[in-house]
Amino acid sequence: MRFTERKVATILRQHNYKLTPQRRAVVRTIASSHDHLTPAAIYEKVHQEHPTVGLVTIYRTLAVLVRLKLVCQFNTEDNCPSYTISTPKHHHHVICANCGKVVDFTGYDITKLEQRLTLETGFKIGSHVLEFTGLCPTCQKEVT
Amino acid sequence: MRFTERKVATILRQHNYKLTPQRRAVVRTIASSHDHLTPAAIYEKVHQEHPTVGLVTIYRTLAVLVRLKLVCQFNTEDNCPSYTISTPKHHHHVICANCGKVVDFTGYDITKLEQRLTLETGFKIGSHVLEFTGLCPTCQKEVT
DNA sequence: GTAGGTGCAAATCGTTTGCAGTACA
DNA sequence: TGTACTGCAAACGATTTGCACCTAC
Repeated sequence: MRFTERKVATILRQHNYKLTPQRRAVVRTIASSHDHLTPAAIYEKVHQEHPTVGLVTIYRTLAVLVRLKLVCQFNTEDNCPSYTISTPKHHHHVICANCGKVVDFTGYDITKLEQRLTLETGFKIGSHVLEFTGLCPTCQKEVT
Repeated sequence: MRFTERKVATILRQHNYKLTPQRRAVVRTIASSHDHLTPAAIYEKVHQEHPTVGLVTIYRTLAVLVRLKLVCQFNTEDNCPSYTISTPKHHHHVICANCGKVVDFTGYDITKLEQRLTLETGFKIGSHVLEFTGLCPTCQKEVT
C-alpha cells in the first residue's frame, strides 16, 4: 500500500504546510506513477497541466516531501537522483542500465546483516541502499 | 589484496594507454589511500607533489581507470561520487553520515538474492550497490 | 613522427538562493 | 492579514568539452 494523494495532503496539513495547487500537482504526479522519477521528469509532467510551475518549485516540494518521508529519494548508479512515493514496507530496486526501468522488490530482510555490522563496526546504522543494476527483459532482446 | 601501483601500470600498458607521470600520480594516490576519495580530494593530494596537474586530468584519468575496472566508483547517499582502488573480492560499505568515514565489509553474499531476482523480474543483473549509512563510534559520542 | 594526453578556459548540467510579488489559511 | 509559497533570474559547484600545445612510445 502506497500513500495516496489524499493521505499526503492530510499529512502536509498536519505539519502546517500549505496545500497549494503546485504541491498537489507534484504529489499527484509522483503518487500516480509507478516509475521512479527524476526532478526533471516530474517537472515535465507537472508542467503539462500547470504550465506556470517552475522547476524550482519541484525541487522545493520534493525537499518537503522527503523531509516528511512521504517520498523516497534514491540515487541510481550514474549519480542521478530519483523519487517515488513511499511505501510503508521497505523496498529495494532493480534498475535497467539501458532504459532506466526500475522494478521494486520486497521481502528481503537485511536486518540481521545490519545487526552484525553494528557489532563489528560500532556504527549506529540508520539507513541503507540496496540496488541491483542489469538489463531488463526488453533491453536484453534489443541487444541481441 | 588490492591492485598495486605497479599492477595498474602494467594493465594500462596492456590496453594501450600511455603511462604519464600524471596518471602515475593519480594511481599512486588512490592505491596508497585506504579511504574513499572524491575527485576533488584526489586532485588536492596529487596537486601537492605535482602542482601543474589540473583537475580535468583527474577526471579523465578516473574515467579510464573505471573503464578498466581498476578503481571502483560508488556514490554516497548525498550524491557524492568517490573512488577506491578495486579489490578482487566484492566489498560493501558502511558510511558515517556525519564525518563521511567509510568502512568496508566483506563476507556477505547476496548471490542468492540476485538469483531470486533474476527469476522474478527477468532482469539480467550485472552489478549491485549495498551501502549502510549511520553514525560511526566517534560521531556518536560527539552528538551526545 | 604521431597519436594520444594535457592544461587552460569556457560551456554545460543539475541544483540552490535572493528577492519581490502572490496566495493559502 | 500575515506568513509561507512561488517564480524568475542569477549564483553556484561539479563535471565536460574545444582547442592548441606537449610528450610517451
